Amino acid sequence: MSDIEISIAGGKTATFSVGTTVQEAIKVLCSSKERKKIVAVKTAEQALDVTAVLDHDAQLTPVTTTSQEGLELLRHSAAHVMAQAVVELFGDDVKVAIGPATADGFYYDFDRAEPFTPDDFAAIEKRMQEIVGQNQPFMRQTMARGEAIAYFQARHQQYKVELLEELTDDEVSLYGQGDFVDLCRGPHIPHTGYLRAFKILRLAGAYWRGDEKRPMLQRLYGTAFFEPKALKQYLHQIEEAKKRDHRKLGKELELFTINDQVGPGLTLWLPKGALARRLIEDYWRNEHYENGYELLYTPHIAKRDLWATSGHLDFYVDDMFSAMDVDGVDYQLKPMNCPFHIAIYTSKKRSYRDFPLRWCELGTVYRYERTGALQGLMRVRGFTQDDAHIFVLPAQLEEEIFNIIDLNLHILKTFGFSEYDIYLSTRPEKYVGSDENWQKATDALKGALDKKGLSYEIDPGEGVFYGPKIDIKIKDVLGRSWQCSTIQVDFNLPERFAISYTGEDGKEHQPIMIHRALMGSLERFFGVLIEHYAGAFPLWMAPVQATVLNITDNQLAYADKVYGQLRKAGVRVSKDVRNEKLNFKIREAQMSKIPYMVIVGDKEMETGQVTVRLKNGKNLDPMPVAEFAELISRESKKSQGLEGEELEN
RNA sequence: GCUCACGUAGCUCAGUCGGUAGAGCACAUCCUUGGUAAGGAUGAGGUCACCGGUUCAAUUCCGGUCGUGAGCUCCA
Repeated sequence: MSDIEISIAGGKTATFSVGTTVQEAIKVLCSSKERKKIVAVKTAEQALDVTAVLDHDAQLTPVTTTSQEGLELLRHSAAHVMAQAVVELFGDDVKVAIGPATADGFYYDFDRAEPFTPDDFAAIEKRMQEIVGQNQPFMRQTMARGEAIAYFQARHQQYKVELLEELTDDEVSLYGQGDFVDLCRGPHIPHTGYLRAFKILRLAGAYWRGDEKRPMLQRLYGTAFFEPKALKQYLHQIEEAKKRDHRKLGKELELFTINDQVGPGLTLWLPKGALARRLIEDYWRNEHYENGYELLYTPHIAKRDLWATSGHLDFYVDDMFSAMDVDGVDYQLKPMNCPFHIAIYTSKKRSYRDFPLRWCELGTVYRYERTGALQGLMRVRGFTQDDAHIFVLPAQLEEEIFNIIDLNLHILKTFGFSEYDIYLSTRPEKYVGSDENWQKATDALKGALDKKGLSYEIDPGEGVFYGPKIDIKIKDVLGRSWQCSTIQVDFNLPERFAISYTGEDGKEHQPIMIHRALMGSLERFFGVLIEHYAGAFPLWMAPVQATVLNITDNQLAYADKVYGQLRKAGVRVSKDVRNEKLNFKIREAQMSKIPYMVIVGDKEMETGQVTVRLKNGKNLDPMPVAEFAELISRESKKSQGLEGEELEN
């Protein structure tokens, strides 16, 4: 019998005979403490179960219970255990489909005539617990593909048969624990006992293979961890996220509402939300002005023919509301602002000297979304884009994209977002324009990202029909990512509308157009901001910066005077002069997340001052009203990331 | 659009095994004038989402529609 050399990454090497299992090898190569944490290993070629047999020299990299990979493996195994429990409980009429690990858990899709109910969750969890308690080993076996097809056919598992029929491997692997056998590449945890902390979270429909023409399956979602403490923490985080839900806070803080009578996916901005939005817009306009942009306004509808010329009727019609008849002519609610900006471009003759032309608009667009896709402010049917179209000469393309990225990141930073994932999306299946232009545009986007030193991922085929794009997904304080910013190069619209400029040579040339949105949609961005700040907006965009609270009716007139002075001084101030105790008013102000409370009692009235209570419960020394107004103005600037440290609040 | 769940006062939710409903908060009036996270009393508020069906009787059971939530799909 020949010998093989097995080593552990960063550790010992030893000689074994062929046929040694991973388990046996790591017994020699690792301490018992290390060994306990190993759920699988990786070699240069593949990942292996601990029961795998070694037949040639290899270096083993352990997959441990403390690694992300180990966790994924556990969750994948958890999916198998859940499927096992479901089959054991509900019998053979359950058809199992697929059950992978996801970013924060796992799911398994089942086909069963009866719907699962939340009551079933407890029963399934209980059965899973029993399986876990039995430390059932995950047994791997391989068989010829044909044999596996016959195996699953005999058990009426047509989804497995379908998967197998599409595979090209001659040999496939099956994993079994107890009587439950599943087609699986593996590897898995050594035995079910590793599954110490799991929970079934929810039930949802999911099409077989994501295709709405195929059967709708029942998808059970769950999550699993190696340590019960980690599961508890995860569930706690879900609770925390719920508290930040913009739909809940939007209602509580009176920021926005969506009304059935008006229609789903249509946002009504309440006074406080509208004020916050105006502050955001003002900031946005100022930044754009400073960066060489000009502001446009365009209508909400246009003749349908415009959308034929632009190509939207060919490529975007499913997302558009149907046409409306105006005196026998079809008009169309706009899903995008670009054709209007083109129309503005053509309003006069353009010279190469004019470029780049940077035009921005807070343009409200309407897109048909399926009812099931709507969600709070995150996905709506009418929304305002912080849109811009920049017309450049070909030679200016890359530099202008660089400028856009610069402005983009700067603005995001002011809103408290400095972490993001960047994606470069390339040509999709349905597209317009020449391959050469697509390549040029993609190269320009890449070049700008590289020059800015940003790392990004390529998202193949995810570009828009008219050009490639950069998407910037921001990460909020809970680490969730949100798609907001997008920068898209477009050779197509200039061509379709045959726009041109006169070049240095006196001849007509075609400009390149860049579409871009930074916040994406004001609605969505506002929703993200609400969740990011948990409703406690930074001072510069807080709709109410301070509220005046009197202690007794004795200071009614003084409270009014202070309120008037602050308003005049540009402070966004409210007052609460109701006949209530101070405690009560403070509680309300606190729950409304108002940053500053201005307290006026007899003492303040006598000295013409105010006592300022911070949101964090601390008081500032009494100060004159004018001084407080200055403090607000100063702190407000600081909250935008300008000049120095903010007051702790 | 599809699957499952849900829809009761402005909000958060009880309740009705079929006999047209209740709490807390918010709102109004009154008492209380109280210095840093809920003082008290009284009152007003509901076609129980909408439309049909079954029934002597429907908010409750059944069907449809609309809306919401979790997903699938899609995406700013």
